[in-house]
Amino acid sequence: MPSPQLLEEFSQFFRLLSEPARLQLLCQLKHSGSMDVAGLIEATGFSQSHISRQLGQLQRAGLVSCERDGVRTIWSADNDLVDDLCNLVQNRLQQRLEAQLRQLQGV
Amino acid sequence: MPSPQLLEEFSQFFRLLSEPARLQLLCQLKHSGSMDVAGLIEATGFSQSHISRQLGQLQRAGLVSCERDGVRTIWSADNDLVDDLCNLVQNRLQQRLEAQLRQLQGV
DNA sequence: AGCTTTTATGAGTGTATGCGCATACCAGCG
DNA sequence: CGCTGGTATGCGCATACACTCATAAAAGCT
Repeated sequence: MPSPQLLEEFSQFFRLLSEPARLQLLCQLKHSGSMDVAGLIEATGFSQSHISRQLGQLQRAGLVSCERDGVRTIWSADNDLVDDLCNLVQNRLQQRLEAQLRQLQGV
Repeated sequence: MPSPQLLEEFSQFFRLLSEPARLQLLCQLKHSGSMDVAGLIEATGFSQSHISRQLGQLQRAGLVSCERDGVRTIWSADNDLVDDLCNLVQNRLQQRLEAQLRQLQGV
């Protein structure tokens, strides 16, 4: 059994990924390599302040990092953890749907 | 890039794990194999209604299942996905702390 | 120094949801 | 049938947080 503190850490981490906006920003950065905020606004349609806040949270968790290019800030995704997590979840979702399908088809 | 629908599915799934109470119930069931609600109340200190609701959510997601034993309901965790996810996250947390430690030690 | 552009943040609002209380439902037993 | 014990659910409260608007801070340009 994980300790209560560890459970709290886990849930805080999962909470970061529980928001579609944050997940979308992460995937966009992963997909495009690195982007500035204007690009993220263009790609997602979110407001500037919203993006800034979400990126701040992801940065504090070590999922994204930024480098300044003059007045611009270039953001990039930091590691493959989120990809791995999403792949595991996707496999699970797929298995579940296949199982439901088999059941519907009567074995 | 995952589709918006898939992102929504992912975030919904992560949201399930973003609540310490649910994560604790999952880990408890994983640890103990299977338990009835009385045991979960005893182990977690949560109210009966709260536990019932959280188990309902986990069941709809296919993470736990139940079998009735007369009036009692025996719950058990359904698969290893959550364990795998937690292990990945734990490794990441550990790496981050080690990196911070090295930085603090200068080199 | 101002002016412009880009990003971060304080304040406020609305919505979602965790959580408990009370209660309804449901299965077994007298 | 009523009674008892176990589980689900309607209701309400409190809180957390996503999201926006307005504004501040920072960096470059003239």
